[in-house]
Amino acid sequence: MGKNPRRNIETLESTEGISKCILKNRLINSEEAEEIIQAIRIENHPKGSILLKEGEVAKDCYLLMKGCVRQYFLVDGVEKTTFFFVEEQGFSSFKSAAKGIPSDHFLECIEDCTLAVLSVQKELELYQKYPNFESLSRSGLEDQLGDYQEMLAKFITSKPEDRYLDLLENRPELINRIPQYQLASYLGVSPETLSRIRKRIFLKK
Amino acid sequence: MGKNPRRNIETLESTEGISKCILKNRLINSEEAEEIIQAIRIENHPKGSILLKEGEVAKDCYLLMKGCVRQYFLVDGVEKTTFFFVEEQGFSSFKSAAKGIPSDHFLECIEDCTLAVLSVQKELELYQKYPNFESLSRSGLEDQLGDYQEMLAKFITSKPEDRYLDLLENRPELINRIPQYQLASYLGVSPETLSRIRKRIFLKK
DNA sequence: GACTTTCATTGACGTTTGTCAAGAAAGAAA
DNA sequence: TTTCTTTCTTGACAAACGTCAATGAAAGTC
Repeated sequence: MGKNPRRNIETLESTEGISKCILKNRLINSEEAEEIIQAIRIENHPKGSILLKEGEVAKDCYLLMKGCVRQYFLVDGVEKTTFFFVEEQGFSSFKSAAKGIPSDHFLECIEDCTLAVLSVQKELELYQKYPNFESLSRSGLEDQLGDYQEMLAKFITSKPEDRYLDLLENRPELINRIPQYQLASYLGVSPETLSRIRKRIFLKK
Repeated sequence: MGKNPRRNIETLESTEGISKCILKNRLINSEEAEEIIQAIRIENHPKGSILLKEGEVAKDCYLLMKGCVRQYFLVDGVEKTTFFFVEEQGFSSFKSAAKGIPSDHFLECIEDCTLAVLSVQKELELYQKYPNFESLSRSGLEDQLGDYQEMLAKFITSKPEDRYLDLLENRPELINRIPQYQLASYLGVSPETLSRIRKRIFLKK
């Protein structure tokens, strides 16, 4: 737990990946993409390392290229998982990064991760220089906001068992990748309850 | 229910309000603000009117100047409230508006409302013309995303009673403005349970 | 004022969940 | 393999929640 990240020596393949990802969007031409890629650093973090601690100010935003990152809160000494980021997802601790305030949560790599990292400062510079890049970002933010609206709505309107079934249907890969006690926390129930929910579902079939 | 919106004849005061709101941000100069305000229409909607129905494609984004708007889903014939927007909040059904897909929820004015309305199409034009306006929007989206991250996290990590206490502390105005059965739905419990939670809290004091 | 409608409260009862504790299963390390 | 650690499962019991039904209170309508 909490080992230091090792810088990747062979970043070529990764850089190619992110280049493709950025160029997919037609707003960005190859010249602009070039400078954006220059600003991005590729980092490899082993399983168990912490990207951001509670109390720290977030300085970077991430694009996850390989692995899985968990967002969690520490409430009365208990870890409460609130999100899992997986491949091709971009994320940042917006509240902390945008306002420069300490983060209220942790970001942990729960698998060996390869991340494209862009500093918030550099990001703002690129926005100034390339309005198209800001358009790309705004559009992405709108998508993410739509996702969050949907997730919050689902969480409010459904029961734990429904949420697990929803997970089975919409993000089945998570169920095999992630320890059950973390999934339970993410569903808002205790590990024991998730175990019983799984049993109930199994018996119904 | 569902009456047509009446156009406000006296929009002067409202327009002044939104002008101030936009100019507060230093990125926008008065010339830019002028054109943005031109594109905005002020609408008055009486209590009970529906801004957006399930199945419709959202074409507008809103800035709420007076009143309260409720977002809800219809699940098995039951209304499930997922959000309340109040004064000075900007909002849109992002998923529907950004992707042009039918909305999965309703937006209802639960009080007489005054709204600044901007069409998504016009919004995109203004972004093209004024990168600063897009910056303003991106920044606002980041704030909102931060809020949603926080709300989702709170919902996952807390119990209904905690959520009600949280509401009492952070949004006390909602409790007096909003019917209890809608609040209950928003907290993810039945009206009966909210009634009992209130009783429990009252007895503890 | 009398009536209707809507909303909030309360009781009863079955279901679900949290917690504590014990044991089984699966992985990791020696 | 054996040992150790972590994770998952199961049981028991109390607390919380959902549902159904009845009662009260408040607001709107005629």
